[in-house]
Amino acid sequence: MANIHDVARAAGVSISTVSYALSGKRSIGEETRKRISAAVRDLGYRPNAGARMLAGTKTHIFAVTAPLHAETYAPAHMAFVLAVTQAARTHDYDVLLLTEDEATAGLQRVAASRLVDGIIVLDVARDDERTRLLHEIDLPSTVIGIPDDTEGLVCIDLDFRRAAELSLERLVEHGHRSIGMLGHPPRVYERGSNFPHRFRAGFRDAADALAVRSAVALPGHGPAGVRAALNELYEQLPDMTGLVMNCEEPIQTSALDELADRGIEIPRDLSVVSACSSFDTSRFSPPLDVIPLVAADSCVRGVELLVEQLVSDVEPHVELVAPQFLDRGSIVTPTPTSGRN
Amino acid sequence: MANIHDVARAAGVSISTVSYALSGKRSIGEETRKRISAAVRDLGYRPNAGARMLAGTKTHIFAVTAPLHAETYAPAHMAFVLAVTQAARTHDYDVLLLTEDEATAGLQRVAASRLVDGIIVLDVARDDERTRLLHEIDLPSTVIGIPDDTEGLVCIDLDFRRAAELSLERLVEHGHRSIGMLGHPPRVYERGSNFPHRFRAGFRDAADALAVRSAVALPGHGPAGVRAALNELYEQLPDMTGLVMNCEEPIQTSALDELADRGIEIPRDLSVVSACSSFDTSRFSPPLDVIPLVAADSCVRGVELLVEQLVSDVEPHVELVAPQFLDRGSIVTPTPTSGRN
DNA sequence: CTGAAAGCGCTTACAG
DNA sequence: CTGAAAGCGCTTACAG
Repeated sequence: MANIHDVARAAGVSISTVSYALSGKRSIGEETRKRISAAVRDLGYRPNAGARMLAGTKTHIFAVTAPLHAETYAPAHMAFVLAVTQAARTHDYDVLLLTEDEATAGLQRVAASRLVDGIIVLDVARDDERTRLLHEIDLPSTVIGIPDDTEGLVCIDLDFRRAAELSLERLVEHGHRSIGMLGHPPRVYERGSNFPHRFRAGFRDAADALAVRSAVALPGHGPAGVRAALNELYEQLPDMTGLVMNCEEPIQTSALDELADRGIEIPRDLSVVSACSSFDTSRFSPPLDVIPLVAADSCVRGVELLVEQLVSDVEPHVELVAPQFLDRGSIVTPTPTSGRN
Repeated sequence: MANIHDVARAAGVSISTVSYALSGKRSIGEETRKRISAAVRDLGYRPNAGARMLAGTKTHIFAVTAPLHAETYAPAHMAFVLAVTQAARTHDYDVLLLTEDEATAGLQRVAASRLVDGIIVLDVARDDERTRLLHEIDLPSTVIGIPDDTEGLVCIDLDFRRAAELSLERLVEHGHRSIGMLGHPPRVYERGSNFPHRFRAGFRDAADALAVRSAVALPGHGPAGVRAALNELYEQLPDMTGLVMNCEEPIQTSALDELADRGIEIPRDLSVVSACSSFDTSRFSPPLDVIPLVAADSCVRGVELLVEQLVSDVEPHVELVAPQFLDRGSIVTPTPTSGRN
């Protein structure tokens, strides 16, 4: 494997010139630069990662701490891991994966051994021991998601509260006054995930502010659990004409099946919004209006915020990504016959 | 951050003694070892990762190349990434994640820069450019999954062919002579995933060898696609009394729903096996006999094979993990009324 | 059982 | 615009 001396020899320059030519940290003569490029290409030279870490100030590796536990919804989670990894690559960073079984120990290990330049925290809980550890660790970090206590942290996420509000606004604009919310299974709220709480709180607050009748139901396990939750909504809101779903794909699919079975037609009898969904709702039947949860949005910016911390001070703060509403025709103005269950 | 000199000074020894004490590569006096341990603990010392890579022969990092593309079934895939990461940690290895958009370029990059000591290939296709690249790269590697051409590779995976055979054997032992297989959607076979082909081929060969009537149907999209596939099976095998499902959870769930809708009771009217499933079939109604696909099995051994290559020559070979059959009561002896559709 | 020292392959002041 | 050299923090023969 060629090293920097081989390149320098082949190009007829010193190793420092090779190093500067590759890093671009000082200007190099046109002729010289060409010879170096040619030598690098011919020899297939890549700087040795260990030497680069040791001599330089950067390792060019970020740690991504992701629980990946059984409770997480895999497709959404994988999208975030993927988005972070791809975003990091655009900054010439590789990603080291730290899993739950080693969450805090792993962070301490990679920090103390200077293996990584920064940390991305994924799937943060409302009260998360990893965020506590970040204060003690001498490394920049970005949290994707908003824990309850954000002091001293750089956090970014979709604005779930605003997404709930936006969903309701759209329904209210069309004249809906009785609106239900189908949420995640109860255990999702219990285990302390941050975003379902934020969405639900946003829904309740917006319903109050908009003075609409509202109810929230959380589905139990399987299609039967979804059916029970829909029953609950129609019980509490016999005149329900609008439904906001903030839950994973299998539950939304079950809900649509169940509504169809009951002869409730969307949007004629019920206007529906799929909120903060990381999957494609355009292939549902019918296609649903959606506020998409785009992993890349938060992750690209999150990685950017991490890279910024490497070169300058970034004040701890929370950044919220504005939700976008995609109209697919699943909201209409309710008619006198709407809402019959 | 404390370095090895700080530890040596605190313990009153030379840095080489500290290094040897930590690596265990030569014996250290009882007294000395204690003083060094104490100093390490007091100072919170961790060897600098870059220095360790540069001076030593190992980086203590493995690359995991995982497509993570839209077509992969996320829950199963995530389980494998997690299992590899955890297995690597037991050997004091961290895992660097390489994604599809950079599959071969990433492998070349980490190999040439000596960032990693070895490579784990996940979700290998029958014809995969990554396996071709492995031959050119001067790094040990293990492939989880069996591509068509395994020459020069160390591969490990569940024995999908044997799993298909075992499923049929169980059904045949109970007296079934007309057995259908519900597979993955056609695009899964088309895109070249390795294991669905192996299972289907195993199913066909075993059906021939056991001289049972058999048919294979692949579901289209959604519940309607599953329904059509079941129709196809009952058309080709009007007397079908046994069903082997080798597909992901949503499809199996749909199939069970559809069978229930038709009044086909399991196992009374149809004996069912869920084969090579990475999800829990004990919560299905009814619970299904299953040959589980356990990510940890292949990954623990796969990482072990990679670690072995670091210290000695390992001949290229294919290792197959023997499938286990879990009986949950979804296979019974067919009665004269069984199989009525 | 332990130490002094070379060397891994870079980056980056320092110097011109 | 370019070069000579120190130094990053380890590991590992070499020596005793």
